[in-house]
Amino acid sequence: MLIIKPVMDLRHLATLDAVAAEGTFGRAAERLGYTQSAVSQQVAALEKTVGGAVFDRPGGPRPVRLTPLGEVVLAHGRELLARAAATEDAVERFKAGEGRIDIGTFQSVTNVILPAVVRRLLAEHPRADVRLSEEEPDQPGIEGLDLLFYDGRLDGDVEQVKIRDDPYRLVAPRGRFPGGPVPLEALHDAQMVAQPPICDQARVERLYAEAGIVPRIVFRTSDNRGVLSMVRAGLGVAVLPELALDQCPDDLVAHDLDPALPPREIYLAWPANRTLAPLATRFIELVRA
Amino acid sequence: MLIIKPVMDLRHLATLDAVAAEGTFGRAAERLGYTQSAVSQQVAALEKTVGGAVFDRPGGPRPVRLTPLGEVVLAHGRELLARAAATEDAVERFKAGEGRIDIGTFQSVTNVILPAVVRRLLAEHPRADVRLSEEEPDQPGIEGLDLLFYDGRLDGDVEQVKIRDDPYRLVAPRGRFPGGPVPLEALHDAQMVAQPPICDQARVERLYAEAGIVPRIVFRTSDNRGVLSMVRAGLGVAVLPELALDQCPDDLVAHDLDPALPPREIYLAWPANRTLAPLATRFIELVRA
DNA sequence: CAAAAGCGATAGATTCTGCTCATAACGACA
DNA sequence: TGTCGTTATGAGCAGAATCTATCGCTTTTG
Repeated sequence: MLIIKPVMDLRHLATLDAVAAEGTFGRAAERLGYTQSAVSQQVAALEKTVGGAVFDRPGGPRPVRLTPLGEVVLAHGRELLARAAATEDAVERFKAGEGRIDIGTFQSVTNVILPAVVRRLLAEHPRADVRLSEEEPDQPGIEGLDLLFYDGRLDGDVEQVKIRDDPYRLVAPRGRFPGGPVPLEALHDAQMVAQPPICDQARVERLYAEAGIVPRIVFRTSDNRGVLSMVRAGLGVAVLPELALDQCPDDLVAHDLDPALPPREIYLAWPANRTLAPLATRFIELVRA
Repeated sequence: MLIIKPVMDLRHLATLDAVAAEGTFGRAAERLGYTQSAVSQQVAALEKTVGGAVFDRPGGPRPVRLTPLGEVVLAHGRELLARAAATEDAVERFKAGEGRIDIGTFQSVTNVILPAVVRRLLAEHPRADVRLSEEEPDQPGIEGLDLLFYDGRLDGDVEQVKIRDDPYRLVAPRGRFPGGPVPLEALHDAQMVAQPPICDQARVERLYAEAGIVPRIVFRTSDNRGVLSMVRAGLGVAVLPELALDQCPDDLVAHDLDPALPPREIYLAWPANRTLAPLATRFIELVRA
């Protein structure tokens, strides 16, 4: 694309429209809040840019009439004006909260935190287009997203706030660990079901190692309900953050650990140094509240 | 439609587009033939009209980036710019002769004069849309027409030029009037076929009356070929303008009258005090040539 | 036939806009 | 900490846009 030079002035076209509708420069001026002189000059300017008269001026008290050229210009001009109005409308609606917002998330957040937040956001902005994506690649990219939930801090050009601490609990079949908190050492050599060693699970396993605990992880799945089902089936016990216990069956019990593991930290992140869409700003406010 | 106030400036949108494409104000300025300062001010002005930033300026040597609002504005802005370009294009094409031209005409002109003229006009302006209408209401109106052929002067706010004189001739079966010109008195009490008494036919019949000639008109049709067919069939003779004899069968002969009738005058008329479309102007030139 | 009314065009004065030039401010990077 | 590559800003100026007032034209009216 090279040099573009739009000499058309939308105000001239609006004046053209008004004059065509009113019939005289004076009445058009009144409608537009101008002087007759201004309208006359605007029309003259427009005629200069299109290179020909757009009105015939019969003189006397008779109304002006569009020339054929004027009709061509007016027809296109109306299109332009409508399009310009649509643009301003779109801007207004955007600022009022209409528009799309892409949010990266993961299971626990989707099931526990998001429902209330999204419901309130949609109540405020019924025309908002909220899109969740739960793909959790190894590289948690914020590219293409407005907001990203993540269990842990993110590096790079992001701003982030901690949403909440999510304490880890030991999930086991009812009766397996009667009484209070379960000592952490009980996990040593225990058969366990767990999530894949990415994200915060990796940190947890590092903590095990530092404490000299070596569990026997017999099954991994990234699906929280799958983990619980395996525990229920007796494959082993599991250490899951509390938010993942949303749909914990009755025959499983969540125990505190002693000492407790440092909780998983859930952050909400967004690209730094970038203006956020109004929807994103509001979403952050809602999440923090 | 009430007050419209298009504050959008197309040049600002073009600048927005250029900056978005180039990445920096300076390069955009170079492309547009402005100064970096001018681009900065234009962007600032645009941001004022839309009520928010359209670019994030990271500072340093990194390129600016569109904000979500900027993307909204740019998307609509491109539409506007394309539409504006289309408008200018349409104006150019109109002035180059593209467009529609409505011409009122009648049989003789359609068959004899128009073919050559229209052919030449279309040769010059291949995309022209020439439309003929042959309706000949009692009130020959020029409303809705760019040009009107008429046999006689028109009253009202029209300009007109005489295209040609069209002499009247007596058409009769071969052998009916041997020798030279036929005396006008021969029409007295003669069986005749004629056009309906409108337009110039009315004038002709007034001339008969003034000369004391009372023909017996036994058949009228507005179709010239119909008139000739009737003459050929022996219903009578006919007095027709020469242009109407375009498709005169061989077994009919056209005779001069003595004294000759004042010829029919064919005019080309168009609305006075109105700017004509370029096509109409050219058409008039072609007809006069 | 002259006066009045309605209309657009134009001139002059004034205010605003938009540009350029020069320079400041700022972040990144060495 | 300077230098580079940006954008932002201030001053000055030229031109554009507007207003007021008036002119000239055409039709209508008396």
